[in-house]
Amino acid sequence: MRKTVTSTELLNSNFPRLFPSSSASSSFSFFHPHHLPIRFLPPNPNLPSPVHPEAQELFLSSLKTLSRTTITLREIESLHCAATKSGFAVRGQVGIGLLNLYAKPGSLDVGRKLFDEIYERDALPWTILISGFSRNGKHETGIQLFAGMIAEDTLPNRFTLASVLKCCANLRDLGKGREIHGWILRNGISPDAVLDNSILEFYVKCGAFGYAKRFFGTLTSSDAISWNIMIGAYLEIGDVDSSMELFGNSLYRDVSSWNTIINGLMQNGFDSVSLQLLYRMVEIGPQFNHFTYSMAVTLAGTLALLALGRQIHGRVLRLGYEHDGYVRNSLISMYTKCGKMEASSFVFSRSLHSFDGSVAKSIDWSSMIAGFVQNGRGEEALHLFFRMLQEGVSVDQYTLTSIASACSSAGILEQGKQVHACVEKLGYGIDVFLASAITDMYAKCGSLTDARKNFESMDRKNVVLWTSIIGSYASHGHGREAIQLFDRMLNENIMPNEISFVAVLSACSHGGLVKEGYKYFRAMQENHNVAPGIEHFTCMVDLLGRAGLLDEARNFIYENSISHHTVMWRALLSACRVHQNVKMAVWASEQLVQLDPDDVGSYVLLSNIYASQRKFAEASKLRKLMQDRGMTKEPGWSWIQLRNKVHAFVAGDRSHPEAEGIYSYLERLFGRLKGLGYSSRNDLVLHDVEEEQRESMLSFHSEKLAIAYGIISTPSGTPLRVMKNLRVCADCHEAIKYISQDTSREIVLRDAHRFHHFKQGECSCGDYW
DNA sequence: GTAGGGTTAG
Repeated sequence: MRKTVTSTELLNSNFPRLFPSSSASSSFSFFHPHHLPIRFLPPNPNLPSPVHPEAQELFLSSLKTLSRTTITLREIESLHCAATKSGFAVRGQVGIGLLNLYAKPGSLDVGRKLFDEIYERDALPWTILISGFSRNGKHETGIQLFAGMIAEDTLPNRFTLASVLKCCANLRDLGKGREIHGWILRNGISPDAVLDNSILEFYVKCGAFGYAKRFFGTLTSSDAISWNIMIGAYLEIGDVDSSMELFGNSLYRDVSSWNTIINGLMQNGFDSVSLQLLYRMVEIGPQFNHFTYSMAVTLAGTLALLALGRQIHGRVLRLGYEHDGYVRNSLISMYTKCGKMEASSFVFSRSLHSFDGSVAKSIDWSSMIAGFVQNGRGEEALHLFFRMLQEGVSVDQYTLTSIASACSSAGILEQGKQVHACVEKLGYGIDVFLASAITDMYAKCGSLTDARKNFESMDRKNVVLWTSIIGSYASHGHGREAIQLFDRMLNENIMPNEISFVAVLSACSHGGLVKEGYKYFRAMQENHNVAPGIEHFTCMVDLLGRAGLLDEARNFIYENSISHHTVMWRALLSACRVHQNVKMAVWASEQLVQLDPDDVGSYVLLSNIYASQRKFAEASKLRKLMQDRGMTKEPGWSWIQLRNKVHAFVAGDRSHPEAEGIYSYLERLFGRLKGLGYSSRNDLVLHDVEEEQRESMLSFHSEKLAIAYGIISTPSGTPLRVMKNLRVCADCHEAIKYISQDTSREIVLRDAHRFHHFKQGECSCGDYW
């Protein structure tokens, strides 16, 4: 199916109007010298003649050799210095040799100064500089330089054209690129694979797909790269079928072709097809190279195929590919995605102590840190981050995003603020990922106002950022505001995803907004094509139950055939506690124990319920059963951050250095609270609370200890922020209301479910949580 | 020309 379009047809079709001329400058309408944004020094003919011609030749050839090695800026500068001292023509060939060295990351600006001095300015020095800037992502500068070159009437060569087309491609500047293509055709630059491919890529990147296809058809010198560009182009627009067809018909099916199609399939979410193709490659395809290995490892990670990942790792080690930065980093991520943090640490630490030059880069640190965060090991993430800072590894947005998320879950506002400050100090602004993480951090650390401020400061908001702020308002119990934000998001044509609906539904449930909840639950399916998942059903059960519609909630569970999910019964049980419906509570917790006989929580709940009904025999039977089976429950603990230090407590904890003071303060405090009308609420234990629920320890629950410590360690009137890993128990909730009244303190408590703002004897949750 | 790290709920 070869296309029959000729290059002349292509040229005449609808290129911009050009000025036919032999002179380079006048044929580019957009590169007019008057519009030049930068000035170039005129060539300088006053060059000193070389002192030792042979020495200069020798120096030149060593520069060429050095250009193939890695060389630091300081080394280049000392060479430069030596050349000047020896009287070599740094404005001529030697200058070009040095320029070639300077055209590396970080030294381009120095290179450009040198360039201004060079008097023999044919296409070569221009090309070195243009391709240098384009390689380093400074595409605008590349184009400006090209304009300067044309203005000086220097004729570009194929390399120059390929480089500047790359700049146009990356800037998606269709106009300029087509003008250059036109010039190439008109000036009869003979076809060459490198140039042709850069033209092809330019059209693909600019989205001019029709052009790309037609141009591909005209190619006489196409190679594997041309085919790959086209295959990649189809994959880019999601046309998997065409890309597969092209791959099947490809004349050149080398490693890179396989890599292109396999990677493209992965990018389009066709992970299993991609894996099949990888197996096919093993059978009939060429040998894997480092690209293939890196992708294979990544694929094993996304599919969480640990066994496969390990197998590939073994092969990687045998073949020595673990020194490749990409392969190593893919390995780190693969293991973190499979939850094998020890294995990732192993790969990571080997690169830390490596002697072969493949040292861990900041991307490896980032992957490790992200892995810890994603596996719920925030503390280790923070430790690694501090070590990263100590060792002077550069920190970027990726790292900070993970760290912000670690601060969120740890609820450590001080460090979170430092991350925010760090972002501002680094000066590269906040992208939408980081903004979402920071918004969430402020909200989860108790500061909704800062979360909102950060949210509003972003010009471009995506679903995730919106969902973060909606979820923040929901968890702080501001249902109405959350709904308003959700509607504002819809007005701004942002498509909500399944998580956005979890956020808005939970907002409805925390705010008791039944009608609205139903509205969004329906809209989700009817208008937004989001099928309800377990989380959405849970929110609905929660919403109905909390509003006191217990029967409706139970019916909802059966109508939607979700009665086999323990979370539903847990939600219903929580509602039973709020509305003190013991009968349904017993029934619901029996369902729970039946569904999951190994779940400790269900036993604790049921035994608590029996106890509350004074059925102590049943209660203790259950407790004994738990003991016999060796079932233990996650201990409840609370923490408070004061002066940059986190103080953590478990129930009855006496390990804190100031335990003495804390306990004697609590004794006195409870004396006063009773005077205000507080009495222990042992009747309200129908909740999924932890071991510390035991009556004798009620007054020394972890949250009470943390709050007491907060009170005695801060000046009166200071608001307190306390975090807890489980849900707050009914007695503590009641007690903290009185504490806020007695001490005139604002107390913000984050539990496993939501925020409670206690103020003057009231809680923002209105006792529904 | 083809490869690696980040955010929201539960």
